[in-house]
Amino acid sequence: MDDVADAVGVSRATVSNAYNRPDQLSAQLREEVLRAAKKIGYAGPNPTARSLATSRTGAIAVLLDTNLSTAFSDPALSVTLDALSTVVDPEGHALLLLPGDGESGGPRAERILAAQADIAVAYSLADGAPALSAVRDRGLPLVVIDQPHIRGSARIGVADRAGAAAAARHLLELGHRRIGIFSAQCLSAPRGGELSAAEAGNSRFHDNRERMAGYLETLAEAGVPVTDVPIWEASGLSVEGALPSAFGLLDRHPRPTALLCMSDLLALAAISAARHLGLSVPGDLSVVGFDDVPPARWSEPPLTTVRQDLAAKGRAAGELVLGLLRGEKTPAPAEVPAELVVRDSTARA
Amino acid sequence: MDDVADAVGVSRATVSNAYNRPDQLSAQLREEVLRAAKKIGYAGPNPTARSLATSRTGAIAVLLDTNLSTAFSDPALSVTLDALSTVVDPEGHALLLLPGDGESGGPRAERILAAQADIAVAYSLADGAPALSAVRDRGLPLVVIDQPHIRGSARIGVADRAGAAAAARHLLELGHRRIGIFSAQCLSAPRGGELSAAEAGNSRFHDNRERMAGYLETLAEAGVPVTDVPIWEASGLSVEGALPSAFGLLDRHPRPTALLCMSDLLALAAISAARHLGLSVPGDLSVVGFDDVPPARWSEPPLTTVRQDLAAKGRAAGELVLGLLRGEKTPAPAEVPAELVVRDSTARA
DNA sequence: CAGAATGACTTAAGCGCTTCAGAAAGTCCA
DNA sequence: TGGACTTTCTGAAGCGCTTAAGTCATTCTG
Repeated sequence: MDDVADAVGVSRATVSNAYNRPDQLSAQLREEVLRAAKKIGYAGPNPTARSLATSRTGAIAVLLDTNLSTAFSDPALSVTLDALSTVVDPEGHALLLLPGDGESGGPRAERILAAQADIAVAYSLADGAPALSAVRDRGLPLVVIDQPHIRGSARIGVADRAGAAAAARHLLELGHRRIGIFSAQCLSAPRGGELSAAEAGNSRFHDNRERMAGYLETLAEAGVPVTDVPIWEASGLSVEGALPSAFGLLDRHPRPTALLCMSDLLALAAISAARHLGLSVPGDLSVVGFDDVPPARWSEPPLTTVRQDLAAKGRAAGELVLGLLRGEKTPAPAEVPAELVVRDSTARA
Repeated sequence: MDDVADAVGVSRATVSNAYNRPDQLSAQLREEVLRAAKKIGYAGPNPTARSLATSRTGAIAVLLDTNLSTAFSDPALSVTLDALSTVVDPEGHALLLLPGDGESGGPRAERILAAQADIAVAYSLADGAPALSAVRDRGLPLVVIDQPHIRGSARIGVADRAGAAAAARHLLELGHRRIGIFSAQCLSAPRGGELSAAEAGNSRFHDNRERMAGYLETLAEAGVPVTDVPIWEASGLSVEGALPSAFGLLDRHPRPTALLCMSDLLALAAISAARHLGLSVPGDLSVVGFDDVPPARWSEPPLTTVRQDLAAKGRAAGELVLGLLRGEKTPAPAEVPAELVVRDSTARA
């Protein structure tokens, strides 16, 4: 920048103004500065130095629970992050991805401490993930998505419990009584197998707990004893990882006539497993998903599921980010609704 | 940092060393410094200031062609980026996502100029995307994936042409002569419809061109006139966007008996369309994909496709990044192989 | 036509760290 | 016992920018 200034014969401040505050100098001088910069091969202010001076980095740290391919194999994340990115992009913010370390339920604390970002967005991290304390230690503003509310941070979530209850009610109304629950990864050390109700209720993931509670409460109210409800945990977040547990659920005697699945991915895996076993869906088995990701609509059969407006959730998170960055005070925790969408994967018992 | 130094009664340099070069001070003084920092509420060196002093940001800019949900709806990207991330993460590098602007075939140039990153990785951008010149202007090292080689930058690609040729040969050997090509988005202003061979050959995306050439060359050599081969472009990268064109391809008289699809996603869309039309795959229609993404194995029927080792590609890109960051000189362009995987979506004509 | 207002630049003080070249003190060995 | 090393810590010069405050002409006002 000094070189450009010298070349034009002005001060460094003027060159800076040419880039940042065009109203501070005459249009022609600005042109001259820009021309000299181009000639010299100066591509504009160094972003890091600018950040140091302005204490703005233009990046939003996105804290993930898993590695990237697992994270993005869930369309719910893609849609949410895309909506978030679309909101913040015009303001010049980019997303800095911090994948989980595979153990602590989030990225390592030191990654947070070293990340260049103005704010952190945590997406469905495990309760008490060290990454969250690191965010606080650094004094970074925080937006959490699908996690318990943390004092001092903004939160956007989903009506998980109500949605799950609606799914359970739907199956009950269709006359199902032998209902299995297909849970997402839930234990600290996921083993991918049958879970006790206690284990299932103590997942370290907030949305798991809520959905589980919604299912079990509703079933119990209808007189289906919780002890009669088999609960299996998937051993991984991908369809592949889920298949063994899906087979486990369907391999019981008596076999469940319906499955409550904590995500569409799990539901799709369940349908795939059923097909392999020669069971027809929904003839022999009804399946309900959760999320309503795009593939749910195109699956065979189209999936009955609990729809949450993922894009709205992402946009809301984006607005929260922008608000906090503007210095506005932390708004109250918010929730997007969840509603049952009945398609063709469920039928009368 | 000065406050911590004062509290302990040492110089700022010593505090810095406590964090960065523990061998430069006695273990007990280091402990004392760290304790004082904790007490004062100092979370460690400010990342931006550290970056300015070291001229290292710890971030890798990932340049994408589309928005995030489109980008990540392609498992090929997720797998590749995950592998890349897994390689660079232990070295403390995170990924900074720069989505495309929807027009120029990449992110806006100013985003590149303002991004805090040590290096850029471009993933299948359109030829001549302004983002690429911006990278050069800034003097950032560059690794390109699935793009034409750019002087001075590292490149990793796939044997697209050979893979496409193998796919075409497979169909020919099964006796197919009425073969359609289902192309990915290819025009600057994708309209999602039938393409002339000239249009198809001039895609602004390198891998499109290569795959198309591989298909057409092989068909021509076998005596199938290019003019007899219908080529349709998908209008978007998602399954939803692809369906209309899939119907278009299948709505012809005479109907193709086989489809060469430029990606597994397109192949899946084609199978879905065929099902809606009451056609059996592979009975009435053979379908070949490209990429061999995880869902290809679980589809109904499992997909015959061209496998590329996406994880290896991502890892290779990661190694290139690390090498360039270490200051090693740019290695020669490299390619991962592509090989046909025959599953159940193809059969004799 | 004096004094206020405006426009166009410059000065200089940071932003919060890293790191190299010492200085001071302690250790070793012939 | 004194010179050569080590070890441990400090001083100070940056890293490349932004921006509040200030200077100096010019242009308006009444």
